Amino acid sequence: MTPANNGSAPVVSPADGYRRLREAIIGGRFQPNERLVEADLSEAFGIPRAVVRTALVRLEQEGLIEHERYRGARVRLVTEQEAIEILEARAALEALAARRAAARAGEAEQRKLAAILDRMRSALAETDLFLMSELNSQLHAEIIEMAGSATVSRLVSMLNSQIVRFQYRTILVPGRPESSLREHEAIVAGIAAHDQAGAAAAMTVHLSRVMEAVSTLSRLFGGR
Amino acid sequence: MTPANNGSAPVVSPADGYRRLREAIIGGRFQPNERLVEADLSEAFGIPRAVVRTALVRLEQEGLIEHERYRGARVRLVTEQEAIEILEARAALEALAARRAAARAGEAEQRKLAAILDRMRSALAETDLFLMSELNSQLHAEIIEMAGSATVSRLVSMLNSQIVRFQYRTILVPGRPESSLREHEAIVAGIAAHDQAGAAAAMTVHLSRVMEAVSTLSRLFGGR
DNA sequence: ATGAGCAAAATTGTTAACAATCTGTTGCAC
DNA sequence: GTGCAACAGATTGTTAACAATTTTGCTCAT
Repeated sequence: MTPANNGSAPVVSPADGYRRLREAIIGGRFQPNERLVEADLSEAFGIPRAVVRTALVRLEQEGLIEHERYRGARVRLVTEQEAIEILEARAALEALAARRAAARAGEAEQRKLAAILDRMRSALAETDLFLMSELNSQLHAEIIEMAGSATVSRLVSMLNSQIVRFQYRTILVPGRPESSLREHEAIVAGIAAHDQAGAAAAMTVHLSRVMEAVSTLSRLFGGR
Repeated sequence: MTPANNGSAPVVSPADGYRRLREAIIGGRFQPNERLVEADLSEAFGIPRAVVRTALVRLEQEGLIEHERYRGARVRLVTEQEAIEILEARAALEALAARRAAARAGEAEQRKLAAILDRMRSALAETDLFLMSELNSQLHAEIIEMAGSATVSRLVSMLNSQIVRFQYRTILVPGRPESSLREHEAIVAGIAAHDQAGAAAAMTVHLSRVMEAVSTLSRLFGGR
C-alpha cells in the first residue's frame, strides 16, 4: 500500500518533480536557450532544490537540456537540421515498430487502430486540426505499444520529446492533413494485412513526408 | 585554462565519477542484479556520495541500472530476449547510419574502413579472436562517425552499453569469425560504392546474424 | 567613451548531519 | 515449530549551511 499524501503539505514525490519539469519544457513553457535557475525552478514548482537538481540531471541525459559546470542548465535549442536528423532516427525505429506490430497484431488492437482512423476522418471533415494532431500521436503510440518493445518505446519517446515543438505545427502545411490521413491509412492497412515490409515501408514514407513538412514550415515561417 | 589537478588529493571531476562507474558496470565488474550501495561505491571509487548519487541517476536514465525508492540501485539484468530486442533497435539505427555513411563517404574515410578490414583479415588468419572483436567495434564506430548524426551516435552507444556482455562472446560461435568478416566486407563495399540501400541492407543482414549468434550462444552455454 | 581590473552578487557544487524507509532479527504467543 | 510484532541496523532521501565558480556592475586610468 502506497502511503499516499495524507492531506497536509503539498508533498512532491521525486519522480514527480522530474515529470513536471519535463512537461513544462516539452510544453514549451520556456524559451529555447532559456536559463533554468535551480532556485527559481524550486520556488516556481514548489519542489526542493535537490529534487530540481536530480531532475535536471535526468533531463540532460535525455537531451532536453544542456548543462555546463558552474554555469547551470539551459533548454536545449534544437535546430531545424537537428530536428530532421532526429526524425530520421525516429523513422528507423518506428518502421521497426510497424514491422513488429504487423507481425503481432491481434483483433482487439486492429479495432483500436481502425477506430482512431475513423476519428481522424471526422476530425478532418470538421477541419479540427488540433484533434488531428492529437489523434496522430495516439495512432503512433498505439502502434509502438503493439510492437511490444520496451526499448523502442523508450527511445522513441526520448526522441519525440525533443521535437514536439516542430512537429505539432506540421499539420498547418497546406494539404498536409489530407496526406497525413492517407499515409496513416496505408500504415494501418499494412498492419492489418500482417504485411511487415509493407507496414514498415508505409511508416518510412509517412515520416519522410513529415520531414518535408518540417522543412516547408521553417521555410514559410522562418523557424519561428 | 582548465585548473587541472595541481597535485594534492585525488580530486575527481563529477562527470568523471559517472564515466568510471559506467565503465565498471559495462566492463562486468558487478554481477547482474548486484546491489549498488552508495556508501560502498563512494569508498571503492574514492568519490563523494553525492557524486555517486547523480551518477546513479544518469545510469538509470541510460538503462544500465534499476532504482527503487529507498531500496537503492541494482545492475539491470538484461535477458537474452531483451538483448535481441535491443539488437533489433540497434540494427534499425545502424542501417540508417550505413545509409548515411554511403551517402557521405569521402576518400579518407573509405581508406580507414579498408584498413580496418585488412587488419580484420590478418586477425582472422591468426585466429586472434580478441582483436577481431575489437576491430569489429572499431568498424561500427567508424561507420557511425561517418554518418555524422549525433542522435544516432548517442542512441547506439546507449544500446551498446546494455548488451556488450552478450556481444563480445558471439565471436566464439563456430564459423562466426569468418561469416562476420564477409558481412563486414559487404557493408564496406556498399559504402564504398555509395550504394545507400545496399549498405543499409548489408548492415541489417549483419546484425541479424549477430542476433542469431547470441541465440546460439545462450543455447550452448545456457545464458552464462 | 573604452576597456582593464576588481569587488559584490548570483548561482552552482559539495559536504555533513539528520530524517525516512526498508530489511533482517529477535522474542513471544500459540 | 510457526507466525507475528517490535526492534535494531543498514541504507537511502532530504535539508541547510558552506565552498567554489561564474557573472555582473562599478571604478578608474587612458
